[in-house]
Amino acid sequence: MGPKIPRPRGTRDLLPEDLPRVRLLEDTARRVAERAGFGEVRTPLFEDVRLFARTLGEASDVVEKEMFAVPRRGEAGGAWAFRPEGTAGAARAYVEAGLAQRAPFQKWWYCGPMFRYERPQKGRERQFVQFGAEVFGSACPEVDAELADLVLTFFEELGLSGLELRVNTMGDPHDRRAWGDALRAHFSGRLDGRCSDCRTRFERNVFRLLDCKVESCVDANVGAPTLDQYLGAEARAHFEGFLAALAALGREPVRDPGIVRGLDYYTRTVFEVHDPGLGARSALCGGGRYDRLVEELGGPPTPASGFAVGFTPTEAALEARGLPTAAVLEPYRALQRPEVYVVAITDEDRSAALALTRELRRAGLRADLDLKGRRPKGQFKEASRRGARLAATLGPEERAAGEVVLKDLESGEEVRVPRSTLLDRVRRLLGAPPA
RNA sequence: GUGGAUGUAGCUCAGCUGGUUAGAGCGCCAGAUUGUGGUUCUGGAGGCCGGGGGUUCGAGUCCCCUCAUCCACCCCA
Repeated sequence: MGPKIPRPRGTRDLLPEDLPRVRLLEDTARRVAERAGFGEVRTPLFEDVRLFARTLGEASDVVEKEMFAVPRRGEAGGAWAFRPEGTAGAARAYVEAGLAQRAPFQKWWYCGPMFRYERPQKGRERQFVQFGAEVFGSACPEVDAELADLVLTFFEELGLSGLELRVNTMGDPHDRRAWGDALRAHFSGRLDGRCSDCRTRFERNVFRLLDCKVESCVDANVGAPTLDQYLGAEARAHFEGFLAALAALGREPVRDPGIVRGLDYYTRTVFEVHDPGLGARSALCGGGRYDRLVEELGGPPTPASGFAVGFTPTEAALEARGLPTAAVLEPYRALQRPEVYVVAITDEDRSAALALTRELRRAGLRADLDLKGRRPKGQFKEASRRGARLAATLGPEERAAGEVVLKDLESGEEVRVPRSTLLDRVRRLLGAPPA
């Protein structure tokens, strides 16, 4: 044996036994999104690193340290990066396809792996799956409400209750700038009592001072200017429209001024969905409006809005509630069980058993057989363990007579049937309509 | 990047203050008279005790280093 090669840090292998749970999440996402008129998009798992550098900020930690980058070959230089999120790629594809000119209004959804090079911990992996949706081409606040409602519906259909929708507005760029200036003016003479992180944040991103968790800093934030004081009339009306639309949908959001996205391209609406039961890392979903992103990526000015759900925290929230239930997973598990298990009595029957198995499969049934040379007893044992409904036995006598012995593995009843009527008989025993 | 905890069979774990050939349960494989499963019984395979170094007559057990995992911080698209 050669030395073992470990799996990459922060990743996991999803084995057949894990897949029912994963597929439930994926199918729920697909169902909810397609029902609401969203079309699926699949963009590359890697992009030019500049795409993310431009959308997330050149000098940010994110780009410098947390991106999976791969040097590009050739003289062009530069690097590829595994996508850390889905929005940038979707917006890039939107621009590249020229949709802003030929069909500007688009509703998209996606679900797939994302990557970030960070030290793994609870609810945080280097490769993880996100479900997201983006709407391009409309500035209406109803879009934001539809998106928030969509993601809440996704959670509800998984059985998650008691989740909290937290909303806020970032205002328009002009409002943000005015507020940022006011914050810098406010804090410039008051950095003495702050933690070292806050002093760095003051230079890089003043807004981050507001959600510092150090106790003395929290106290020092009292009396700082609020965005509300600088919010323009249009942004204010937009936020009110968002809240009104949510109310019409029966949603009761919590106003949370603490949601302050550091990225420049966010505008107006921001929201998060939290599971209060999860403690510190309670965010399951983040979303908001990014009216400047498409333009930033070389397209015409195009309003846009979206959200992304992390499957990892969603799974944690489900697990905390004992979900999903066995009943919900049953349809997925059933797909992993053969309907018919074919048993060969002697070695001379094995090739005929293989042919019979294929015949059943071609008829659309899940059929399997022993490929380990087990004796009949072992084959029946395997049939039970695999959860097969029926066993189809083929021995010298049956072959000579052109028959098969069908056994219902639950009741133990056996019937001898001619090959010609086998399929109908199997379907009847399985409770399916005869073809 | 910083700190803490943990690494013994495929999985969950025992191994008392260092002492002979390292154990259990589950799982896996096989048998219980030769063409019939789920239960039971019996047997079997499977461990360089994460890796390296040190202390000792002797190390799974003590010390150091290293790697990995988990947790927290940082950061969060």
